[in-house]
Amino acid sequence: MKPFVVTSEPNGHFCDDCAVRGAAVCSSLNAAELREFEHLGRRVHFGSGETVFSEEDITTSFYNVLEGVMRLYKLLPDGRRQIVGFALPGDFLGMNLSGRHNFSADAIGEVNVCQFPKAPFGRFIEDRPQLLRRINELAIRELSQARDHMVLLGRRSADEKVATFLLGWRERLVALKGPSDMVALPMSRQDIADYLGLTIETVSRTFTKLERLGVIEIIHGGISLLDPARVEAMAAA
Amino acid sequence: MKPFVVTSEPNGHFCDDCAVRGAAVCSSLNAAELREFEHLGRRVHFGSGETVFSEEDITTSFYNVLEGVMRLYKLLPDGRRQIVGFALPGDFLGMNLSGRHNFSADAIGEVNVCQFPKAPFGRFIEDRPQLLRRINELAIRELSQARDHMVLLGRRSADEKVATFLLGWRERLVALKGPSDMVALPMSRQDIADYLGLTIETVSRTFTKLERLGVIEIIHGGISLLDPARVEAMAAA
DNA sequence: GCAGCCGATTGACCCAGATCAAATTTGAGC
DNA sequence: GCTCAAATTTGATCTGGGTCAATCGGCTGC
Repeated sequence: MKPFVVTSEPNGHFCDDCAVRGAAVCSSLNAAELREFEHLGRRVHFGSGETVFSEEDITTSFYNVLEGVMRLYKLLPDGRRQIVGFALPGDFLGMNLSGRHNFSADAIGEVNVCQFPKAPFGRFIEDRPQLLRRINELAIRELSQARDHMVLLGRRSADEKVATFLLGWRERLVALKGPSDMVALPMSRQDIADYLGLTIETVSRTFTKLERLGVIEIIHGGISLLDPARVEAMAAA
Repeated sequence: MKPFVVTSEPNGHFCDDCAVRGAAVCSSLNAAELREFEHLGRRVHFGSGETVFSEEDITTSFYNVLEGVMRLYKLLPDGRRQIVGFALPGDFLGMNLSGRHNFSADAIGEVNVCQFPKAPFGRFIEDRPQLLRRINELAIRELSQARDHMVLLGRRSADEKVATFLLGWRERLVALKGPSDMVALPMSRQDIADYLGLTIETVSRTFTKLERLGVIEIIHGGISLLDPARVEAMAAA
């Protein structure tokens, strides 16, 4: 785990060409504030599989995902893993009350983040209620998603879980990259299983089943949604 | 569902004798602000089983639980239910982005809440970053609990779920009412099952099993923790 | 006190999804 | 292209917890 700063100008004006400027926490800042804000953070790169932070680590930074996908997860002492979410560009990570991260995060594929040391970030927020409000919005949105996911984990069948996952993931990609029936799945089957509270075998079998039904096609690095309506029907059931 | 205002003086100085003043959102307000704040809300009572708000209802109010217990849940179209949490005194309900509640809430036993109409509350927050910060803290705390619960729902066995629930619930009661090995369980077995992603039969069998092992005693309206350490061992396993 | 009801418990059986065990495919390094 | 390792798929079997079906027990109202 040896992250390195990407930009050649450590504190340069990199917000200008930041793809997530309009969507992330930054969207609450005006041009002058953004200029000041960018001096707080630095762009950092993580290679595939690298850990950005671990559960129980003291929180020293907040992170704004710029590019790539991260898995956010918790481990039980015996190694069982539950993925509590996937982070995509625009997601903001690191908020907590205890002073420690309450989940681990690692890169799925190449990831770039904007990293803000905790203390200066906290001071910056202090007199900018707009930014605090924005962060609160993000927390509330995540809370709502977390509750939806509890319903999935506690009350849905394997078929419903997989169908719901495919639709939800597609929706996030659509919001990010525009409409498409090709759904890229950068995470492994094990990641999907640990997200849905299933085993890798069940996920694999369910994918195969969906393919045999003709509603998806399994392609390299993802799936193609052949019959979104049927998948929606399976998810709702 | 016919809630009625409890206090005889609709906008009286009821914060003075409010049991949760120090713990709830209100803890972020000074005396003068509290005086102003109490004019925004009114104490409302709900009888056992009454619904405080429903999923998909337009949010018209925020709620601060004063007394009693509420179940917070989501329903699938076919009636399956997932309880996403239990609200206790000091909990703050109603935050959302969509303008609609994203879960339903009803009273388990008699409940008193402090109800704040959305618009004036929003205006009050506007120039009180302290209150916003407090609400943000509560949201982040809930988010952390939600993630813990995802781990439970997705990766723990029935025994672990029940043991974890008993310990977690006891901890909340202890924080509220002081230490005791008597754990009051005002919610039904069905509520517990829907919280843990189990059936009522499995919950019942697990309780009986714990009792036969001598680690708990099932008493009327709750359980007595005879051997907390063994229960903790079961929860961790 | 007792009839009726509702929640909780208990028992018998079943099945969705886990586990165990091979293939098979994919990909990275040479 | 070839080799090896890792990821995925597929098959066979098992089981934790669900489902179905009686009781049981404790209130409520008469």
